[in-house]
Amino acid sequence: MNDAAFTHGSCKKCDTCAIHQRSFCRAASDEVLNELSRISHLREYEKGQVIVAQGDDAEIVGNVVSGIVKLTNMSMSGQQNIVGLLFPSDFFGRAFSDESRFSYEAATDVTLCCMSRHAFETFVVRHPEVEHELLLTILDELDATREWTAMTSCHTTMQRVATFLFILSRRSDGVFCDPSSRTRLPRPIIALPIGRRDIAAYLGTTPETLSRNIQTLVRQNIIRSLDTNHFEVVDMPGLIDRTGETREDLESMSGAEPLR
Amino acid sequence: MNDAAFTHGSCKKCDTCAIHQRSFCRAASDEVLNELSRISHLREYEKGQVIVAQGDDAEIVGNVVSGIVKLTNMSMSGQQNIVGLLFPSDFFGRAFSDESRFSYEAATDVTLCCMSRHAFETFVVRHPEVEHELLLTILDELDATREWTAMTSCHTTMQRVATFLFILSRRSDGVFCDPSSRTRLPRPIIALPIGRRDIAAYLGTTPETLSRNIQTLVRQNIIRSLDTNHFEVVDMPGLIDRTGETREDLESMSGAEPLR
DNA sequence: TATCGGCATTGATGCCGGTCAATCAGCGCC
DNA sequence: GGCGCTGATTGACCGGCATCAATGCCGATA
Repeated sequence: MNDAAFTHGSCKKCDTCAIHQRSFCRAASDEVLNELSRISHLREYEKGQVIVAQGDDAEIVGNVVSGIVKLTNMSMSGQQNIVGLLFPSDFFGRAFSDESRFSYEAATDVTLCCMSRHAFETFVVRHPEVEHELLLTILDELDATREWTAMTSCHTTMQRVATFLFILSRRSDGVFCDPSSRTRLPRPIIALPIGRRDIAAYLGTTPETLSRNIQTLVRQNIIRSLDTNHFEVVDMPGLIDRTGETREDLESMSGAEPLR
Repeated sequence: MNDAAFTHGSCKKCDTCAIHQRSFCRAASDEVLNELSRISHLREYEKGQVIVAQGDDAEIVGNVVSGIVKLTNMSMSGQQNIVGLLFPSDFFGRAFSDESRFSYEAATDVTLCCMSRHAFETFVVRHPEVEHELLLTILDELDATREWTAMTSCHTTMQRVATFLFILSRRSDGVFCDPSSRTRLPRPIIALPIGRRDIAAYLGTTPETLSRNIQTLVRQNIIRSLDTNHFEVVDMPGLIDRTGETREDLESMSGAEPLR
């Protein structure tokens, strides 16, 4: 590799990294970043591959560069519960613990910036400014996880589905838009990043019920189907209303437009 | 205050603090602890009082010393969801953020070790060893939150109720036992720390359904009612069966920082 | 003690949503 | 094109749970 083009010790890999400015790495100076890049390497995983298994030593940690990683908790009854989804720039793996309490699995094809957990831990302790940024990242993840918790404790499935779609419509701006589309559509696009089965598991329901709720929103002109995995938000206030259904909403739904 | 009795710079307040060894403060040396104690103070809140409101500046952070604090999320439609419960030695408040995404409210009468968020932030950045311990605490909270998400996502109400009771039976040992009771009963005691309404909201159900499930367990001789808020576990294996989880899962869950 | 208000329990009823099953749509492959 | 496979949708059924309502229980207050 020709590092001559990068002066001041700036890191070649990280300079072109799409998520550098959004990950904890941004706290590292050029010199420190170079050190960090020496213990990290990009790695591809195919959809379905297990990155870290539950109960493992969790020897790998790092950043999601592209794709979606799902956190799952396998219960002994064979049921796989999805605990969270990790998007690009999210930190994955369990630092400072001998064993991961969850599995990390590629929900789509993913690219990860991987580090040995041990090397990462010693590195981070020697660079408090990076550890500080990592703390900020983890605090954000904690907030996000609690927001998902709030979502899943909603009583009706429709609330959870609407909330899920709403949040995705917010995240889709930069990350999910098809790069080949040269104009940005005026209305928010919902790009479902994973299959119905995974979404349903994440929302604590079944693919059938999920499908029914989505189709209900389509019939009510809240969203419009582009293809199987893409929807356009036609009526954002309506979608927001569905995230917290009132009694009137339920009655108008079952009354005017009974489930057929 | 007479600090003469405490040599080597040891901190008067913290030496007698019931949760010192379990909180992030344990990483602080005597000298640093003294500094920390200068920016912290104990404060009492009555049941129902709001400690930090959602969207607030979140000017206060600190440790729960005694009592239960509930985290609530007001949804866009105005519905209030319980996102987590904080027990003694848990960290509360949102450090390093200008605004709290959740409300912190006293679920019982509580004692908090409060610090100005700003003072805490500058203190922690100047003491990386304390910030490191804080990071470990937050990572544990993240795990616990995700485990709770797994619990609530795809279980029947009975399983959630049984899991909740089981975890409480583990925590009741030291923290919740009435200090006036002079003998420890041989069988585990479940002390419900908060009212039925809050528990039901936390479990994603209603007080009525919660009550029915508890009474079912009583009728099946799994637990025995002592008074409204105290139960005795008669048949622990039976209770574990109702959770639908394996014993190992539950053991790991009721470990260091369970149940949020 | 009598009254009141908050909370827990119990009962009756309707409906949401899980389950099982069939159908449909998309895709790769020969 | 025919075929099989996977995943999404739609339908029928019914059990579990939310809802509404009534009752019981306890503590507070005068």
